[in-house]
Formats: sequence, C-alpha cells, structure tokens
Amino acid sequence: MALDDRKRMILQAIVEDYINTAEPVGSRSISKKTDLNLSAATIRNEMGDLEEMGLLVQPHTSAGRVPSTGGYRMYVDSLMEKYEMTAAEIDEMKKAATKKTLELEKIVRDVAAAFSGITGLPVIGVLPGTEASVVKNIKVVKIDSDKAMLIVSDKSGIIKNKLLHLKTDISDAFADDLSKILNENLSGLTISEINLSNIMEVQSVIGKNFEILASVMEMVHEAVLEIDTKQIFIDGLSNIFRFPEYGNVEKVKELFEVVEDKENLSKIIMEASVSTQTKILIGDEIPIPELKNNSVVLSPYRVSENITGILGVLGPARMDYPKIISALEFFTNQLSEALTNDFSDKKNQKLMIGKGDE
Amino acid sequence: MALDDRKRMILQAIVEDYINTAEPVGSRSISKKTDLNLSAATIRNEMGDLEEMGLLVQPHTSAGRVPSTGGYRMYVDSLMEKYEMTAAEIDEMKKAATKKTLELEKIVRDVAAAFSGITGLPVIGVLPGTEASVVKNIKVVKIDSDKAMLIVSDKSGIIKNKLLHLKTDISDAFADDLSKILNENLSGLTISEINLSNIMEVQSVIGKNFEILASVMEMVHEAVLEIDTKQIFIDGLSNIFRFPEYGNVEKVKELFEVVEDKENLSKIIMEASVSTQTKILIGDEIPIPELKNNSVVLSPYRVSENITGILGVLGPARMDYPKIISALEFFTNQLSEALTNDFSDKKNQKLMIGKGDE
DNA sequence: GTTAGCACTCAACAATAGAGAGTGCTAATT
DNA sequence: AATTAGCACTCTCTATTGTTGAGTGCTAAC
Repeated sequence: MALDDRKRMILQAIVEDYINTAEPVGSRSISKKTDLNLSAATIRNEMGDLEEMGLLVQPHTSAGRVPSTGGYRMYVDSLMEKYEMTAAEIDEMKKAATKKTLELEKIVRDVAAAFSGITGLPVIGVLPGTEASVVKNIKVVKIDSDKAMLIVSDKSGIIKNKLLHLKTDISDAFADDLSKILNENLSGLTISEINLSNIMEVQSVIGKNFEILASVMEMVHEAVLEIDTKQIFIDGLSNIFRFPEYGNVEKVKELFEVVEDKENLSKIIMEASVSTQTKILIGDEIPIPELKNNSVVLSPYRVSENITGILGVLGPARMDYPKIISALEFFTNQLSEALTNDFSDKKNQKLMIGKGDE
Repeated sequence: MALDDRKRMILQAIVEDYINTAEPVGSRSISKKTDLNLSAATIRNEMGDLEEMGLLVQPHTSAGRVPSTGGYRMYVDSLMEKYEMTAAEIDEMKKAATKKTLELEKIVRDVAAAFSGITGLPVIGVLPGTEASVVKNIKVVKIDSDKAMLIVSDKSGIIKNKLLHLKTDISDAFADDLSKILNENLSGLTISEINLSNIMEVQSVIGKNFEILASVMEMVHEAVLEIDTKQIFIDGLSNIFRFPEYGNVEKVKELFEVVEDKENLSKIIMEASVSTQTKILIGDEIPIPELKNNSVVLSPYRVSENITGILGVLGPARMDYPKIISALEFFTNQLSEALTNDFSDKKNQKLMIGKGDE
C-alpha cells in the first residue's frame, strides 16, 4: 500500500495530537482538527490502512489510535516540521545557559540542569572523556610532608587533578624534577596511551631514588586510569511526574530503577556516541526493554577537536520532537561554543555562554 | 493519667508491630502477640487511654491504632531496646565501608551509597564544611599561559583547589612569589576569616604589579568563597518505593519535589548540626510540612577537631529505629576513623576503613 | 480489675449497570 | 470510484450498590 500525501497528513495530525493529549486519537477529532475536509468515516478508512502498514496501533478495539515506534520514526524522519524558536525563547535559553563558573564539569552540569528546567524533561549528560586528550603538561606539586597533587592538562586546557598520598617525604625540588621527567616522557601522548609499561619506562630512566619513585609512579598510573572514566549523570528525573503515563507507581519505580543503573545509561549513550549529530532513539530502538515506551534525543557538544560530551533528554515516546530537538541543539551549540572559547582562548576571564551580544 | 508499665509495654508492642507491618494495629493482634496474657478487650481499654494521652492515633473509627509523633518520640526516647548487630552484619558493613579511594568527597559519597544499600533507605550526606579549617598552606601553580591552579590545604589535609583563568601571562617565578606572599599573610587564618578586606591588605603589601595582582586576588577571593559552601547530597532515593506508604504517585511526587530542593535539605540539616551526637527528627518535628509522615536520623562524622560532616537516613516515620541507629552510628564511626587516620597520619597509603583487623 | 458478648462503624472489594467514545461495515450519495 | 451517513457493536470508565471483615466502644458478667 502506498503512503500517499493524504495518509501522511493524517499520520502527522495523529502523532501531533497524541503528543499533546496523551490520549488515543479518534477519527472524529482528526476530521475536525485538520483542514482536509474529510468525514470521520473516511479518516477511519485511512486509519485502518495506516494501522495495517504498522504505523499506528490500537490499544483496544474501541479506542482511538496511537503511533507505533514506526509511526514516530516516520514522523521524525520525514513528517515533522522544523521548530523555529521565538526570540523570547532564545532569550530565555541564553539566560539559562549563562554561567560564570570556570570548571568544565560544573558548567556542563549547570547547563544540563537549566535545560531540564526549560524542557521539563529529565536530562542525560555525559562529561567529556579525556582518553583522547593529548597531554601537554604534567605537574607534581608538593602540598605537605605526605601529600602531593598531580595536575594533568592538555592543549585545550582540560585539567584533571588528583591528590597523592606519599609513603615517604619528598622535597619541593624532587617534585619539580619529577614534573620535568614526567613531562619529557609523557607529554604528547594521549591519556589512553599512558599505561603501566609506559610509566615503568619512565621509572627506569631514573636509576636513583627507585623505591620512592616506584610508589609515586604507581599512584600516577592509578590517577591516570581514574581520569579515564567517562562520567554519565542524569538530572531533573522528577520531571517525569508531569506525564500521565507515569501516573502509577509501578511505572515510576521501573523507570527509576532502570535509570539509576549507570550501566543502562551507558548502553543508551553507546548507541549515539558514534554519531556526530543529533540522534533520536524511539521506543524499542532503545536497547533497554523497560524503556520501550520512551524516547531519547541525544546531541554531542565539543570541547576541542576530538573531545566531546553528550547532552540529551529522556521522556515518553510522544515527546514534542521538533521543539525538543531545536532546544537541545541550541544548548549543545552554546555549550560547544562556550567550552571551546573558554578552554582555549586567552581573552575571557569570565565565561559567557552566548554570542556575547548582550 | 499515668503511663504505667503495662501501658508502656503495650505502646512498645504497637509501635514495633506497626514498624513491621505498616498496618494499623488492632487490639486482638496485640493481645495475641505479646505475652501479657491480656484479652483484646483489656488491650482496647488501654489503647483508648493511650490515644487519650496523644500517643496513638486512629485513622478512622473502625481501624486499629497507629503511633502519633508523640508515640514514636516516647518509643525512641525510652521504650526501644538497643539493637545489637550480629557479627555477620558488622562484617558486611565493614566490607561495604572499605574503600581505597583517597579523595574525601568520594569516600563519603561511596560510604553513603553503601549505607543506603544496606539499610534500604534514602541517605542524606553532608560533606565537611571547611569554614572552620585553619589554612596551613596556599599554593598558586602555573599551568599554562593563561591558567593557574590555586591549592588550599589545612593541617588535617583537606584540600580544595580551583582553576584560575588569568588575564595576563605570569611566570613560574611569579606564581612562586605569589604563593609565598599568600602563605605569609593568610596561613593561620580560618577559611571564614579570609575575606575581601583581608585579601586587599595582602594586595597593598606589594606595590608593584598591581594590576596583574588585582585580578588574581579577586579570583582567589572568589575561590575561597566557593570552597566555603557546604555540600549536601541525597542518595538511594528510589529505596522509598519499598514502602507501601509510597504506593501512589502523588506521595512519591511530593517527596521528590521536596527533596530535590537543597533548601529543604539544609533546613533539615540545620536542626541537627548543633548536636554532636545522633539526632532523630520524627514526623512534624521535621521543619518541612510535607515530610510530616517521615523521620530523619542524623549522625555526625569527624574529619578533624572542628571539621565535621553528617550522614543520615530519611524514611517513613515507622522506621526500625534501633537497627537504623546502630547501623548509622557504626558507619559514621568508621567514617570518622578512616578520615582522621587517613587525612592526618603518615602511614597509610591506601585507605582502610575498619580497625585493620582483617 | 478483667473479660465475654454484642451492636455498630467504616474501609475495601466485587459485582453490576449505564454512559460515552470509537470502531467496522454497509448502503446511500456525490 | 471515492466519500459519507447510519448503525450495530465493542470496550473502557465511572458510579452505585451490596457484602465482607476487621476493629471498636460499651455493658454486663465474672
């Protein structure tokens, strides 16, 4: 059966109506709401066809229709119209995205929280992984007789640091030497290239002070490993209470249990992390059976060439895709802009997200 | 009316029964379950008295009784027996509390998560505030042409650090000088004593390089302020789904909304932070009306003399107080021990929570 | 002082009926 | 040939009603 123009329009109308009302859509209401000038009976025939094509589903015999995963997919791929944000909305978003913090993690988390507030949806965030960062500078700073801090930075300015507890006292000078040696041997490598054998090598370069070094090196290794793990978080989860589909505790409970497990979140992220543009997972396209009535929209943000994080939303499959997508991409763009500016330019002291036109 | 021994025993039996079943307790079940050898009718009379005294409440005419806030209060203050943990339980807890991380925040969060897992309750945690810490060492480390890191440590080793973005390039030597000056002028003060006028003073000590210094100082000030804010978090919230009292969405929603607002959490914490021992807030003793059917048990942990954090649980008022209290105090003790050891001793490289007898 | 007995109350549950929304099919209309 | 009106049918949802059972308060007997 062919999906002619009329069928497309009817499908679009049904999806959009269902997005708004969360109620199965009947033929009569489509007949009235669209300007197709068709009677309910005609719509009914068409709806029967659309159901046969697998784009609609009927919850029970005497109910209206609801989009299937395929129906939503058709909608987002070729039916929906791009949402144009109003000036007021852009303004509000800019305001929400403006943060004066300077730490990358905080910025991302704050922006994610703001985004959740604006969309009224739970937000998934992934902090930039550092495994692809090229180390530019390593420093060991003595803090106390038994403590030192390891500071690793890369060209774009991402800095991670870790407190080291030392078995033996070291001098300031020794810390400086250590920094120099580490720098000479490890800078230029990516984080993921720094492994134990690598560090051992550095160790063998210096013959003297072997024991002291051994423990420090071990800790450096641990520190680098730890830095390596991507961090996923979710915020604004309680937003799901807005949706009638989460009107009973079982559903809520299920969602919370699924989502509290980071394993699950990374499964979702995996699906999207290959792509460099916005990715939409609808219904059972999400690799977690419990989320089959939900959708996820994910969009990457950039910190530098190959360092990226992800921001996205999670919600019922009947989300307002055009609007969500616009808003999400706006936020990830702003985030990219802010982060690349701030973490590589020399100008800005305070971080301004937005194009600086205010 | 006097609260004689028999009434006390009956009250205790009712509270404990209600804690277990979450169902209003009837006279007949108390008559059977206790070894008082009293008929249901007698118990009924006594229950009538207890209700009159404000210790019990009847949800409706033909229902059993439920403890009132006063009833719970009476129970925790003078009725309940101390819960003795079994060796197996202690073992399990020790295992759960053993962490090899070295960062204070991570340790606390991990222990809190473990505690939530063991008690099956949501956990509230407060990271140690640093406002009372006496600054021992301040360091400015140059990272890049436009970035430096400020590292503040105190005697017990608590270290906070912050990335500074500089307007002007500085030399390594200048960073060293800056560290020296900051140290000479600010070490010995508590964090809360370091304020703007204080920093201005340092600034005036050095005449030259004024402009450069001005911006650095401003950032130092900001950094110190930021360090000052206590951090409250909540974990394991989805545990509340275990309780029948959260069987409908409205209740769950309400709880989530209350608890997501940090303002509310700090209100709760305020109530307890004066005390140096375990504090129990029951029902409407919690300064948040929405939580009137809940209780909070809070216990402080020590990092050093006057630096403390708080760990606690939140749950329905009918929680198993004796057990919760034992477990909570066990955990805060372990935490105190681990943190004071690790953050002041010179011995342990790895952090062992527990008495090291394994 | 304690207990048995009894009338009474009320929530919870199940069964039933009716309304309303929506469908599919058929026959009439354009 | 496509569209539409009409109608019987299906199924959910809501309200109503009756029934059950747990629990109480009171009174009179032990």
